[in-house]
Amino acid sequence: MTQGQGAATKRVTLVDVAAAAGVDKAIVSRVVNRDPTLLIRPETRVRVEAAITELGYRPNLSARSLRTAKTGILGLVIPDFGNPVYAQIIAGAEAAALSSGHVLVTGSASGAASPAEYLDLLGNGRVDGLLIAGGAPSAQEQRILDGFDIPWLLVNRRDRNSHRYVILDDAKAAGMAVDHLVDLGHTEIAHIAGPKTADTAQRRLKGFTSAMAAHGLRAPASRIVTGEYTMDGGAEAAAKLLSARRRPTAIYVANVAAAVGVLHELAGRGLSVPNDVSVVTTHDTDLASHVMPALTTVRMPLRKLGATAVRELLDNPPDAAVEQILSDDLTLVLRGSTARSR
Amino acid sequence: MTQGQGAATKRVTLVDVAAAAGVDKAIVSRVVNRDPTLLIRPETRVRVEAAITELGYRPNLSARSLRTAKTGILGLVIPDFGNPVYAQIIAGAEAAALSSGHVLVTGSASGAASPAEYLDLLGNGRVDGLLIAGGAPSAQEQRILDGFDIPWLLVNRRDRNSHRYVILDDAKAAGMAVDHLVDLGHTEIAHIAGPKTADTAQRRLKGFTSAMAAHGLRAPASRIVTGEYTMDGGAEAAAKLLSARRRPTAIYVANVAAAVGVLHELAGRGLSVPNDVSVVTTHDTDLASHVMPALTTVRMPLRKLGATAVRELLDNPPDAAVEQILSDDLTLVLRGSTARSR
DNA sequence: CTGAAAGCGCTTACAG
DNA sequence: CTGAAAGCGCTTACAG
Repeated sequence: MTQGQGAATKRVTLVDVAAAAGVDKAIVSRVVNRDPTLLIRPETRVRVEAAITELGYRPNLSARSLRTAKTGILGLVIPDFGNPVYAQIIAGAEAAALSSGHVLVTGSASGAASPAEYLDLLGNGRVDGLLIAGGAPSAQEQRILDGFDIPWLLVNRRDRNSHRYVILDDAKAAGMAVDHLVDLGHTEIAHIAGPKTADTAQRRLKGFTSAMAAHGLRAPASRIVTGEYTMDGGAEAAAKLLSARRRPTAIYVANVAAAVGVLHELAGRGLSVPNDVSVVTTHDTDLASHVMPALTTVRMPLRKLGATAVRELLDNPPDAAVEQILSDDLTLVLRGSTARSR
Repeated sequence: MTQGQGAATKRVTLVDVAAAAGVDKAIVSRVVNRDPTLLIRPETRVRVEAAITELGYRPNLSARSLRTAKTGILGLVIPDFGNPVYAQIIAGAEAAALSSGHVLVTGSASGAASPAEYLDLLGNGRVDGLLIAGGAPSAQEQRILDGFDIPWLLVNRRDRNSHRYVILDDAKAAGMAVDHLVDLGHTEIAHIAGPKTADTAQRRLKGFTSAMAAHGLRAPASRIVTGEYTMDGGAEAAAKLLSARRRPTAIYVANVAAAVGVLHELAGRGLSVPNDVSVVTTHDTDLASHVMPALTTVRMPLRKLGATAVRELLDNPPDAAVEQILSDDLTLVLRGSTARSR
């Protein structure tokens, strides 16, 4: 089989098709675009369509974009492809984009000099709209966003400066985790929170403390430790937590990757999960179900988050406020990492 | 802070800048593009640059693309964002793309009716080149690729029909894993291979069998089991392998996610790793170092793979053969999942 | 039912 | 050193 990229034959244009079909290029254009107002004799349409397939005509998307000021592309910027949470958000966003006639492309700023540079590169003129997930926008990024004449939306993140975001109800998820531990008889409950810069971490922390209060339980500062949303971050935080004199009997870990690190650290200290310590976390990824012991977790509707973000981006005028908190479809998935307090 | 997307002020064009600076738009264009052949009086250049920043001029990328037949975008298609292996390939590709003046966007066919449809959507006219990772191209996809007038390249995958690919030396990696197990005194060595459709799986399998032969060891069919590149796939394959009368003392698992599933299955059967069974795998992700026990693995230069793919895509004419096998930078990472045979 | 024309915003040879 | 012109390929009102 050949590479099919041989002789650089000149690209077929509307004019070529029009000439072959013996009509004006305007007619061909309207046939290609299925213009419903087009009145055309069936036999003419047949001739045009025959010429299109005959010549293998493919519209020049740059020309179309120049004319219509639309690219048909939606962009999604994420901080890091290594985080499995984004995989599900992307999947939901891609599907929703496609069903609205767009193609969604994803990029991370990892290779760029700065996230701001990357936003600038992708956001200006290459896409019809931009979804931005994770990481807080710096002042510089904010300025760039403000300069865009395309709509954009924060995903899985709220920002005091923006009224355009779609997020999950992280506080509620944290509350469900606490409720579960309390149901199992735990009272000595600790929280490994995400970094202060992460909006999700703040909301889960808030959910944790208010659920504890609702159950009449104390949540002292010594029982709340901060760690990155990574395996190493979780392990470090667990080490800090366990060096205290009184060990908690249960931990709610804000993030699933961190929770895996916590399991690692606990095992390294000879502590058994769930016999010595129960662990519950947020998000249900492959990871959660395949570590030992498998993690009890609050599943979040991440695909739905991605899909909703695309729809809100498309359905709202660029200057409208979009403040969506998805509170449904949170489910506690029971696995081996939590047990009754003894 | 406002959304900055307020009154739809008309977009600033070259003509506007030219008028403000009192020159022709051709001059402005050549200033914007840093045309080295441009002879211009310093004072004129200053005037033009002042007008550019004053008016906030941003070139219309669609118009530029129409004129130059270049978009400045490179595409990467992957089967699935959930696989951490791709995260590293993407990171390498993004960095290389950026340093060559392109922006790389990534998409998966997950939301599309078919991979073919997706290729068509992304590949034709929206990008200057396309990288395709994972999954074998169907006949239909192959036809679409052949119809492209942009260059494309397979990444981490070889195909009998294509002479354009960049891959890692998977056979060598498998050999290194076997060598390690033999060094530890193992002779009863099994292999959990990837699916037959995966080119990497075939090359690792070949590397496994030839390394075994080189050591004078038998590798009977009963000791080679196929499983998907997922945690579940690994667990299932391990179950099959362990139901045989004679248990192997060591297993080389083709894929890191599958290896995690293997650990899970072994633990479920009360077998200790590495005391009862040693496990070694391919790829070094976060996962490998944080499961219990941490996995001994052969680290592959995935970032380099992504970066090399971008450079080969850009540096070669679209119809040239590109057949690169990266054999360097494979390293055995020793962790707790392998031990001397007893 | 179909054709002719304008124009989207840019780059690039060419003229002076 | 700078300007005028052509043209990339398309869509969309408008004329007939």
